[in-house]
Order: sequence, then C-alpha cells, then structure tokens
Amino acid sequence: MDSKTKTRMTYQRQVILEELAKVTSHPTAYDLHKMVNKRLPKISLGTVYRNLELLSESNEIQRLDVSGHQRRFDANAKDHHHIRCIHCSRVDDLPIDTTSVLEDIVFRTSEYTVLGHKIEFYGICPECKVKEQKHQEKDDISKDKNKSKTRR
Amino acid sequence: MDSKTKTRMTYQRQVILEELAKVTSHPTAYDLHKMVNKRLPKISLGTVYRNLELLSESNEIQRLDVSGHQRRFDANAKDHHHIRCIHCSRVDDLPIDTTSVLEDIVFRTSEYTVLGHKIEFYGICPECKVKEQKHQEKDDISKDKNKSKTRR
DNA sequence: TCCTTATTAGTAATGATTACTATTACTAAT
DNA sequence: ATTAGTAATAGTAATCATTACTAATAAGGA
Repeated sequence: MDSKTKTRMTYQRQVILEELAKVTSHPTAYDLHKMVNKRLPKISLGTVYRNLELLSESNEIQRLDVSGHQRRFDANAKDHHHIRCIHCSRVDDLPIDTTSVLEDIVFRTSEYTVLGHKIEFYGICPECKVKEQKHQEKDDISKDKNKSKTRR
Repeated sequence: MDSKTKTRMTYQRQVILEELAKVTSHPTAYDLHKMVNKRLPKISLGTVYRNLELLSESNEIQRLDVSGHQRRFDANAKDHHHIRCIHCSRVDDLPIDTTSVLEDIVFRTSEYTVLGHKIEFYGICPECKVKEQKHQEKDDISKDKNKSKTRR
C-alpha cells in the first residue's frame, strides 16, 4: 500500500524545500509557513507540516525533535548534531563526530558556553522484539505455507 | 523574590515523591496522577505537574524531556542516560558514561536493539552571552555605583 | 490560637500538532 | 485533448500535553 503511492512534486513542496534550503536557522513549521507565505499567500500551515513530514521521511530534509521544545527542520539531511541556547532557543549545527570525547570537543568547535548535553538512544526493547518475532511468524504462515527461516 | 519564598512539604508532594520512588518506569505526569490518585482521590493533574516541576528544580527528581515525546520523570536524580523504544515508547535507564564510545557500549549494556541515538548539547549562544554581559553591567551600575569587576 | 501566604482542586486557556473534508490539479490511459 | 483516478491542497476543527487562573484551603511560624 505504502509502496504503491507515488508522491507528486507539487509547487508548494518545491517552494517549501527551496525556502528551507535558503536558511541555516533551523526554522519551525510556523517559521517556515511565514517564509513560504510571501511567495504563496494561500498556503496553509497544515500543508507546510505535511510536506515537511514527507520530505523528512524521504530523507530530503532532517527533522529535529528538540527535547521539550518545538520541532525544527534542517535542509541538511546528513546526520549531524546540534546545540540549543537555553535562553533564546536558537539551534546551531555542530560539525563534530559522535565517537569523540563530547563536551570537550564542543568546547573547541563552538562559540557556545556548553552547560551540558543529553543523549537519547533509540531502538527496540526486549518485549517489542519478542512481539515483532511473533508477528513475523504469523505473517510467514499466512503469506506462505512453506516453512521459511525467520528473517533477521 | 524567588529567594524569599519558602516551599512547604505538603502531603500531596510527599505522596507524589513516594509513588515516583516506587517505580523504575519513568512515568509521565498523567501516569503519576493515576498512581497518586489511588491514595489521594481528589488530587488534580495540575498539582502533579506543579510538584514534579518543583521537585525537579530542587534536584530531588529528574525531568526527562524526551525528544518529540511526552515528558517523563525519574526518581533517580543523578545524571544518567536513557533509551526509548520506538514502538511502545517505554524508556529505560542506561548505566553508561558519556565519554565512552557510544552505541557500541550501549550494545553491550542494554538488551535493546540500538537503532541510533541523538545528542543534544545545551548552553549559551554568543549573542546571548553578549546580552548577559550587558545586563550584568547595568545591574552592577544600578546596584552599586562603585566600579566592579565583571563577574564570570 | 491566629496570620500570612504557599498550595490546592477545579477548570479554563494555550499552543503545537494532527485529522477531516470538500475541492483542486497532476498524471496516465483512452 | 478528454477523462478517470487519486494525491495534494486550503481551510478549519479536533486533540492532547502543558500552563494559567481563581477562590478556597492549610502549612507552619509568631
């Protein structure tokens, strides 16, 4: 179902992408709506949200779910880290690599005064892994009566 | 003004703290309200939110602003990292130290399948540092007519 | 016991995001 | 080009977490 739907490059989506690419400021959907609005006075906030979502799903842009703050977007789709000001919430890029010693590196690469950092890992918990396996088995049985090895 | 207000240890606050300490599940304010509700049937959700906020400000508990997800709370006030399941949103502790090689370590210490991680640093941006300095100078002038060295 | 005021319960408001719906406009096949 | 099918849109309503407001209550020191 998902694999059959084809996305169309609409003018709205084009403009959203262009406007996002123009800035390095990591705008929110609302910010971007204001920016795009100058070229497309009738575009709705919902359209901006939906397109940003689609674009980030197809990895053309990056979605920044900033802890405890409003979501932001980044035309740079390459994985990289960010730093946020606790006063004005401005978010800047950090061209560092994750495997190096952390705050020390930031101290050398950023003009921020680093107060701390948070790391959030994501993955699949043991319980969900079991569930996933069970579903997988069911699918295998219903889709194919032959025995099949459990995919990993 | 803030420094003059004295907080009172209310029964509600006591119970919230106790119930949070009982679990290791990182409940949301809503979860905690349900838990506390069994002992205090009249407590309101707002009270739970306010007390969790106060308790985390005084570092008696920890507030977890999980990126793009609902806020959670942790009776363990010591700084430590977490891992979240992308399916069920369950959050578990990660007893690792930040300075070590990241996902590799997680792989060894957690039963999760690690799919990735995000790091968010926080601090003060160059512009705000300048503003801070200016405010500081004003304060110094108004509070004290003698010259005073800029505090760092 | 009395007073001051922090705190509460209950409820309304806010603000970000998502959902809904009738209409519009791509795109491919006729 | 015309039509049919269906993404996508504008506009708006709904949702959901969190915060703000207010009159009543209750800590806790004098």
